[in-house]
Amino acid sequence: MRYDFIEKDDKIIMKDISNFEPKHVFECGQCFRWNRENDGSYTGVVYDKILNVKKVGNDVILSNTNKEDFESIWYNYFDLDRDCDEIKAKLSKDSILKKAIEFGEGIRILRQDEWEILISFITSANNRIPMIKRALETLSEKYGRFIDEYNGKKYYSFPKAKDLNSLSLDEIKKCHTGFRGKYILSAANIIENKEIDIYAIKNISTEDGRKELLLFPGVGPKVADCILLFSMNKPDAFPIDVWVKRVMEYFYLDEDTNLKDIQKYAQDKFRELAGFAQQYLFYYARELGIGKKK
DNA sequence: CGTCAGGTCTCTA
DNA sequence: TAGAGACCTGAC
Repeated sequence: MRYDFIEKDDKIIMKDISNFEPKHVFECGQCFRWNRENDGSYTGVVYDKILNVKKVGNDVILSNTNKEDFESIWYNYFDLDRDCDEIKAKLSKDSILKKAIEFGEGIRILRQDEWEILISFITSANNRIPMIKRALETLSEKYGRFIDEYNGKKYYSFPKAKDLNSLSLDEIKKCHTGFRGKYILSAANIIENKEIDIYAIKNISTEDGRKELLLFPGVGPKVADCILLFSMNKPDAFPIDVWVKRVMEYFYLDEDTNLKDIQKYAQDKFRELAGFAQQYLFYYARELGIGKKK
């Protein structure tokens, strides 16, 4: 294990940890079900577990958990085996990324559930982050499973494909999903009918995985790359949303470069680390409003 | 009241 | 193969 930890009460304390900044991890655009608390910590639901993550000095404290879950779930979920120093060193050779990395120090790419990420990023298309979060929370409250109450709030697991499969389109649209409702429903149908095994895609190449994901209605190149990067451990995927487009054009390319050319440029430049570069650039661009017209 | 948001789909040339 | 429009919805 790359990180030492101690167990105390219902907490796991990772001492003197580097490359783990909760704000940057949970607000770099990869997840929607982690929320900031008044004390600056973050609480989220993963599978059927509720976890709170807080940084205190140089320690990261995971609350409402235990050693068994840390070893079987959280160590993998937070990708704690990753050598972030090596990635940062390689990417820092580029002067722009060097700045983005300093700015987003401690970003980690989570290893999230494939199905949940598929639905989450289908919901993200032409949408706003607060609305995406609301839609996913409503789906969970209505069709997920009640887990527990934690610090006065109720938490629900994300619904499974079989939970959504039998619903009507109207029921899904009542969860604030809008025109994406039909895509969510058909994704549930495709998974339940075993037309596509979403959990097998991580075992094939990034390129083949992308092709497979594009078979889902509502999944285009950007959403497919998000799924590959955020749930299938494919760090060479490079999702291009409006922010990444802006930041790439601002620093590296001409204005109005088409998406395919940006994609090619990024893959050639960042290669197997493109996804990590994307996360740093995205966070940098969005927090500073780089390239935003106005 | 228009505008627009972490894109994708559909239709046209 | 590329480019323009439409698209749920609700905050501003």
